[in-house]
Amino acid sequence: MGISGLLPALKSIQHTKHLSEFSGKTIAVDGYVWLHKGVFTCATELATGKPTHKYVNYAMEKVRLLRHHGIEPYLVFDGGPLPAKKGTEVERKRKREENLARGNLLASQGKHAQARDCYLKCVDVTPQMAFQFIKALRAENVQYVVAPYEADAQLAYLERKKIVSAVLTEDSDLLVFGCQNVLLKLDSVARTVVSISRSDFGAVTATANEPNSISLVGWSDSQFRAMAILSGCDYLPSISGVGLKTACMMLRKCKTPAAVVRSIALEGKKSVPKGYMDNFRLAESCFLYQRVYDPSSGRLVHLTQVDSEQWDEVVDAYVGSDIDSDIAKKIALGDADPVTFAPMEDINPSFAPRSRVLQEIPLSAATSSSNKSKGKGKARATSATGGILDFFGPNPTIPPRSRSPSSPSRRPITVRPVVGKGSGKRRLVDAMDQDLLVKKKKRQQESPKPSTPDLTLSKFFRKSTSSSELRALTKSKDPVPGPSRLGTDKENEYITIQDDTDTEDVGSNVAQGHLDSEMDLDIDAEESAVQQEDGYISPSPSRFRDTEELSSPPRPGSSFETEDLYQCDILSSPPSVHTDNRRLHQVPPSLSLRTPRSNFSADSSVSIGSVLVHASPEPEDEFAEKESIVQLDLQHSFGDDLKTEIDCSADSSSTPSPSPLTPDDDSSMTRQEIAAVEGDGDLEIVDIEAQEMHANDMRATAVAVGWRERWALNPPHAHSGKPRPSIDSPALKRRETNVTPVGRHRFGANFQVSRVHHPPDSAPAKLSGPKALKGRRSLVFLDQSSIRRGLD
DNA sequence: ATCAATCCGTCGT
DNA sequence: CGGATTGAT
Repeated sequence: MGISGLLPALKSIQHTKHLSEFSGKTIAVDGYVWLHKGVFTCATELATGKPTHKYVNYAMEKVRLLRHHGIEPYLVFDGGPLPAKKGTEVERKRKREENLARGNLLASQGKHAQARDCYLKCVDVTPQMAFQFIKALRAENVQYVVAPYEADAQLAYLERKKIVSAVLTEDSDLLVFGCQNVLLKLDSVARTVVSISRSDFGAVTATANEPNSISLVGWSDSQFRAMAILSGCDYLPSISGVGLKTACMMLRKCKTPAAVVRSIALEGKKSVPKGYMDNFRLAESCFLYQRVYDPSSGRLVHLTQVDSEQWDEVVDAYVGSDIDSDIAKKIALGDADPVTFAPMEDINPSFAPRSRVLQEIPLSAATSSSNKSKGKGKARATSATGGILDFFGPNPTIPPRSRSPSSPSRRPITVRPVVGKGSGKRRLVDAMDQDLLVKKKKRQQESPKPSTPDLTLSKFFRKSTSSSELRALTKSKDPVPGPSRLGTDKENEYITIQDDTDTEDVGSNVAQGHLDSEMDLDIDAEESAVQQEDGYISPSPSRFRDTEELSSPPRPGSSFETEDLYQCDILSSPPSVHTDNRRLHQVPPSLSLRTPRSNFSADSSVSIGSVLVHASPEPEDEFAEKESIVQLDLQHSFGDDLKTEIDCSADSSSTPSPSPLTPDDDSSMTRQEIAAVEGDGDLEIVDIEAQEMHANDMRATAVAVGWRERWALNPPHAHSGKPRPSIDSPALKRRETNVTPVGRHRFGANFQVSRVHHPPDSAPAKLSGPKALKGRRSLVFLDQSSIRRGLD
């Protein structure tokens, strides 16, 4: 939910800015946002288990859009569940399953349109899907990191460390995390974002007529944060009846949150949950000290330095427990599941975005031209460059020698290509695209079966394909495969299409050169004139420029050596590199090469087609089997993993006694925590609805305790002596990730299309508390293969 | 007037 | 997720 009402309240300091204004800057992006939206492009495929990577394409388009405008994106993904977020996913999950079932029913009736609507409501983003995105990011040398816990905290950290200069997200929480520059609402057509700067807070004043208006003049970060928490945040529901406005006003009066709460309690009109202030402090700790991944040291650190005082184990666990550096790195790279710590599963091995490394070679010539253009960038470009250098500067860990590629390559970005999109350029681009399209079609006619693996081998010189070109190609192919061939064809086509363009290299390069010069002209000439018409041009052309040198670097040799071109990982990260770690945030090396994941790649290389087979559901008894399995899962989850969640979500109303939920073992920890949480010395509130208070209290306690038990006291990696495989209850976690508080789960490729009815909701129903916070993700599909495995 | 709960769109054609 | 709307207090 973020902080509801905050964004409207900050309307007066929201400025719409053109992307070009951020040229030369590195901007951290909440990857979840794009993935989630991208899911809308292929909800049906996802829901029916058809392999797809359209959502990746969508997200990559955004990446290229930013790069087109000289912005270097730095993608950040959500990691594991934070105890503080007691998302009762149960309710949501139930709805998803419902929608899935309905969708399947409608689909079986031929009502595909309606079915899709249902599918839309039941799809969610999983870490495995994020990994697909990551594969593409690697291929294009885009920086990224998977947060150990919440992306929001990680985003804030990157900005705090000056690794990025702004954060692009959709969540108002970032401001509470202390971000200085938050960007919202990326408009791909207008090429604008809405910017909110912390420095403008002082300009937020209460105006009489505005519906939501608050005054932030003279407020410190701490006060602002207090207001946000009091008004209700993801970590702590607000005192009922208290919203942003009252929180703001009371805080202005009382100065400190404790005083506010005391005041509210004394007033007696609103009921203050027992232990609210303690929970308040925990929530505050999450905003201040949540653990994040530090790319330079390869370890987890606190968002801000903790002060030794007032720091105890409760808080420590609440803000996310520490994770062994080795695992933390793997998680950060996307090679380990942030929830289970198990090696990341590649749910779509056939999707192997090509590395740009290959392309760069031919581009070397182009580099010079781009450099030239850079020169043209002039003063502005210079400053931009400074920004970039800034970015790279602070990172000491970057081995000077290793991938010089990225930094130098990025420099060209400073050209500020973007702005100008003179008609000339546009025409040129269009012409090029058309040309390519024509050729492509021709080629297709010549060789209608591009999907054969052989073709994919010929990708060497493929010039980067413009997105528009890609689109065109995609379109052209659409007619080809019917529903019968499903995803695989597309997957293959993705690859082959690019290959098809290979022959275009020369032409493309040439065109590129023209483009560059055109761009320069545009830049010089009409910077302001621009905007929209260009909006329809694919950003990719510029991307060439941006990425070309970019990628050019490393060891071309190695990439060519690799015989298996399908393995993008190999391509994107030269095997010879063992210097990876430091470079994490730069060009994530793929550990995958040596990790278990290689299995998958092997598969893919064997045959792309086989993947399809893989995906196809087995007809037989899957039905019965599945149902029983589902039940099994739920039982397990609720009985086990869900325990913590149950506790939290739980019943603010029902269970008055704490015991049932909290792990029975009264570890000293448990006691401690309970005591800590319950000890609300400062507010001696009247005995208001003791029940409710108790319930809330219980919930919070349970969260802390349960979480601590699972993640802090017995962190999965604790068992790392051995293979860090799946923790305690491997099977369970593997397939039922929705068990986790945040609701991560495994994405299943095999979803049977026939009707499915959701599992008995006996347990779940009870669990869902009335005040369930909306979790972010939940399990939607059942992965038959996983389930099967689990049974085994 | 303020807050809380609900529904809706997000893509792309 | 934010946003808009409606309903309850």
